[in-house]
Amino acid sequence: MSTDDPFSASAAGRRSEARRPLTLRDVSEASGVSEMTVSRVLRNRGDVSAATRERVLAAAKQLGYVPNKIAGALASSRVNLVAVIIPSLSNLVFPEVMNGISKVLEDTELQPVLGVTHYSPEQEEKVLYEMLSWRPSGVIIAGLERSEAARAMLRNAGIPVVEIMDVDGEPIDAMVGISHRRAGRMMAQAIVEAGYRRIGFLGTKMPRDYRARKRLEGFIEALGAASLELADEEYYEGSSGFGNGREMTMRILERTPDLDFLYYSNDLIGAGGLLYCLEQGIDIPGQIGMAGFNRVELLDGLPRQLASMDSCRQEIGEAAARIVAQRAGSDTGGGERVVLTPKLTMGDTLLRS
Amino acid sequence: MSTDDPFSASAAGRRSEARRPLTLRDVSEASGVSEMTVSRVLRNRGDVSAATRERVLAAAKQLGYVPNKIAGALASSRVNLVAVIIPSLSNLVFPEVMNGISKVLEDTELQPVLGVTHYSPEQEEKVLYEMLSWRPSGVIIAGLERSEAARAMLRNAGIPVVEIMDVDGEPIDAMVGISHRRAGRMMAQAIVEAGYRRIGFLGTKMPRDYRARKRLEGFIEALGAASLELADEEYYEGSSGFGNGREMTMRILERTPDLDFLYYSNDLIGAGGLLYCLEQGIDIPGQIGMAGFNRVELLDGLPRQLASMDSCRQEIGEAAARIVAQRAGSDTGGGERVVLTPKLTMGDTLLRS
DNA sequence: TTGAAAGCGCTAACAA
DNA sequence: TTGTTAGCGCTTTCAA
Repeated sequence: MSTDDPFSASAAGRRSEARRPLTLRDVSEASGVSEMTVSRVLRNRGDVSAATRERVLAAAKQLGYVPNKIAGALASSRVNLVAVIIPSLSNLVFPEVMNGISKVLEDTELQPVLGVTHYSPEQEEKVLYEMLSWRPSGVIIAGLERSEAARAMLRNAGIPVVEIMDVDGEPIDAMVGISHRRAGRMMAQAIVEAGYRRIGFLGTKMPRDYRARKRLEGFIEALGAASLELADEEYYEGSSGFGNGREMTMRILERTPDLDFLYYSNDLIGAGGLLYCLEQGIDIPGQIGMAGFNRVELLDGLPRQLASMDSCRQEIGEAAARIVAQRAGSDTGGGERVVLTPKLTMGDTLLRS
Repeated sequence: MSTDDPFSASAAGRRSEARRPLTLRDVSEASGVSEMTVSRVLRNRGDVSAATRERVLAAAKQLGYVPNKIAGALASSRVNLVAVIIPSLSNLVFPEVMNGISKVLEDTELQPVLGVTHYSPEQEEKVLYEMLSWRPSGVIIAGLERSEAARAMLRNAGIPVVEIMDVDGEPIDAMVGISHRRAGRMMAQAIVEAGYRRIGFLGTKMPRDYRARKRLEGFIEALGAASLELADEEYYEGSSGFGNGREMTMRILERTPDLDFLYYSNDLIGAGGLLYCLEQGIDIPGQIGMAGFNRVELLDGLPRQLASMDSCRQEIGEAAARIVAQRAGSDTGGGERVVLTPKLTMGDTLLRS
């Protein structure tokens, strides 16, 4: 309490005028041990006597030394970073993928580093270039659709590349995900089996959301197999939320009042639609059935549980991270394919056949 | 179409057996220009004749060269990375902060790199150490509470450090956020003014969520000023969602049926509670008033708009990024303080006085 | 406008 | 168990 700065006496040192970051040399001098030995201690490598180890550790802590990984990486040509490239953080889906990745990588030396593309191919190229220039140990990247330049960069990087979320297409290297086309088909089949016939689709206007498009394609295909087609469609521009779901639903039902099923491209707009229909006194799922996609857990607790389909987000993240971790270790493998199967949840908004 | 690999003729090169990553030297040899000049072209530095510039660019593209930032950073001791350290991605709040940061940094050379602590001080120390060892140009980190070791690292790093979200405490360097204590007080005052007297609090059991705690402290303080105290409290462990909100609300109302206001620590559990109460036929906001926190936009479209308080997430991200960008450029400044004012939204669940 | 030399801070490889 | 030497791929600085 008598010092001018209560922190100045902390173990991490009294270098408030700290300018030049500390180097191994500083620790070496402070401990009277060679730089090399200091390096060994700090990396737990090789045999170092307990005594010197103590001395070095004490000196490093006392000075507040933080190693310079830039120099370390250059010297060893090893970088413990894994580039994770996703289209958006707002989508709820991607944070969960990220959690799966983190969970697996926590048990390894590897560290995920995040890049966001905002669904733009140009941004994707830029982010990729930026991240690859740090020579990461692997890349986990959402989707299979990308520019030829991006493909070339990934192919030339000489590191494991795992494309995630989607398996409808040809990967550059490894691939982990679900078939969105199949997910669309499965949902359509369940709806048709339940007896619905006048089916409307509601989605957000995102030309670059290939996975949503594939689901819709699969959906339409399976309807076709039952000699049905979409009775109406409604699209919204902007972010997904209850408000949009509500408005889209209002519009589509005004335009086509005899719809008996509403298929939403995600649970959030589906939930908005559900709330709207319930308010209107519509019998759900008797008069109109509804379904979304993603199986968003935070929505459990709506007046009715929305029918949906699990997109295996966390598992996808975990599997992708495992592939990278595995290969970073052994330097063998390549071209892994993990195809997960989405689970249909009927909830309370889809009649049972 | 006659080649064995449709991609092999792409501009980015035919090095399918790529092992050793390309270096400046490779580009130098391919273009017949010194490494130094190649470096200058690739960085748009110094005077280079249009002719050589062309040649170099063509060679680099043709080979698919991606610069090695590790070497570049070591040589120039400049790193265009900004470490962003947050407790969680699942919280909805942090992706928005991140968006604010990205938006501002997109106009600069700087790149955000994300680290997640899961509300654990140990994890925070680890992530911080890891990120600082890459010598970033700045750190943006959530909250003001951290271990002495973490503080020391940040103080010694010699780079701009912006602590965000909260301003109730002493920052290490710069600080951007709102006063959660004040936010709690403001909400309590609005509730008391509206005439509610039997007030219950519902929150998630997160001892490390200091901001939620400060809001509650401010809330209780302002109730005290009106000679009131909390009539009941209910806590839930786990993730925030409608389901938890619903169950907590059921429990607290069973235990204390005469409550006339429910204050939730966030909008998600608040929304669950709102749906529950409406189903029970409770008059909202006549019999019971309700409020949450964060002003989550995706919830606009609930049967009633939940009273809430904006936490200025995007603005916080933007302001923090501006501070880092500014200082990375000019090397002056320090100790900036930006205190934002949360806006109260009465919505439909808080009577107007 | 271009090139040559030195060195950023660390680690691999070898020597003592 | 510890130390020495060389060099990772770039950029800075200086010379041509």
